[in-house]
Amino acid sequence: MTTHSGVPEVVVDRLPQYLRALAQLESSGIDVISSQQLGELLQVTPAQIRKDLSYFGRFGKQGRGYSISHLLERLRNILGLDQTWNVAVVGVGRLGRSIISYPGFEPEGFRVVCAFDSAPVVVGQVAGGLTVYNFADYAEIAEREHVQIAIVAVPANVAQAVIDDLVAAGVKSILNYAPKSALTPPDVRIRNVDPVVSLQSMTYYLSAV
Amino acid sequence: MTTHSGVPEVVVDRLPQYLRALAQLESSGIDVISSQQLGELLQVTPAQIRKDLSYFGRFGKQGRGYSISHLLERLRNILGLDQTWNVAVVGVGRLGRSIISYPGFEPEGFRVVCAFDSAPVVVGQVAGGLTVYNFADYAEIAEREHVQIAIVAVPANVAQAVIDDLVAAGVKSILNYAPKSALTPPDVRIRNVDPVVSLQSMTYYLSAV
DNA sequence: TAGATTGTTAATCGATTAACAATC
DNA sequence: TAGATTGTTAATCGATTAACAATC
Repeated sequence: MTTHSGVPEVVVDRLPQYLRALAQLESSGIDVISSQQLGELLQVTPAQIRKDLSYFGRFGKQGRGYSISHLLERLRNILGLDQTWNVAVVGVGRLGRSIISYPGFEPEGFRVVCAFDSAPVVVGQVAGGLTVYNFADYAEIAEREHVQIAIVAVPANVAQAVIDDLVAAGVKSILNYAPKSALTPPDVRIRNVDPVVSLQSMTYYLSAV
Repeated sequence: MTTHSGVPEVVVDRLPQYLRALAQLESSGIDVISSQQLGELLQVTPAQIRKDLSYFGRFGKQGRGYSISHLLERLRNILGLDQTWNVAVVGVGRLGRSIISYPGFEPEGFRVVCAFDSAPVVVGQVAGGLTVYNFADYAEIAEREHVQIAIVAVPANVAQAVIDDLVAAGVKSILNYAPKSALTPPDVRIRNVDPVVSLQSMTYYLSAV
């Protein structure tokens, strides 16, 4: 549909923040907000908000601001959040099980529809209501289940191999919980979720004094 | 000790990546690496690696590259990772329990030493070997236990209030798992760990086609 | 010494912000 | 209409990269 070539990634990454703040404002009964007010709430400049939104269209009214419900609808549409996304979890250890059972995905339109592991003792088990499949069968099952996003929760030492397999199976979006930043081709999106890395840069500032 | 004013935050945030890659190289028996080689591994330019490191000193040898063990030691020292950090987990629900039991913190020098909740049914319980304290007593107990970092795992609707209390108690580093970006004073470091936000920007690229 | 690679400066690139005409 | 705020351009700021003298 739209070509996304023109929009900086840093702008796309801010849209979910706007979305979340607007959703909260809507639920507290507010109808309209200016870039000034939203900027105060999110601690960014009003100019940045207006510029970011201008990559996608003209959603405001001069002299008035933005209709929250209208802007929410447009942002959801832009981000592709007006549909449900099917997610596969790869790696059903302690962390994988937490992810499968995490209640925060479903309300936002991300549905964990299948789980994979390579260990024979784990394959066939039931975790969070899902039967665990053999990762060797990933491509076939993921296609059948219309999986669009893979969440990787395997040990660091096999992360790259697993991610290579996922890429080979055609996966274009990966959320990586493994403590290892993996290499992927440019058309594959990978985001790392790693609490230790976040802590490791904060300690820099703690050590300062 | 050092004043950190001159170093861009984006540089500090890359150091843990270098650290991780170097640690892996060391464990595979490699002694020396050039910025060129490390850049290929991490998919960044060699110039960026050299420039980043130059903010902190001169760690390489012309014509040769960087001694991995020496660079590791220096990076650990710069980031404050040559000591153990005591961590408190606030919010002992499903997610908080996962965090307390997560085995990835301890080997990296982050020790979860206490846990807090506000619900009377949870206070006094044992979770992952830790007795859950009343969050009302945070300041006193955190001081006694020498806590330097707080991990927040409470529902979105109380996240800001909890974080305000932590800031009032003198916490300077917060890892926030709540699905809500909270406001903090400039001297308080907060990092958000939110898988849903990561997914919500990836779907933008999936929707493209 | 010859070859390689650093550390650093200067050039480039891209993102943020300020300013303001357009307009609700 | 008068006041407010957008959308957008131009200016500023900061980060990345290229280039190369210094030197191991």
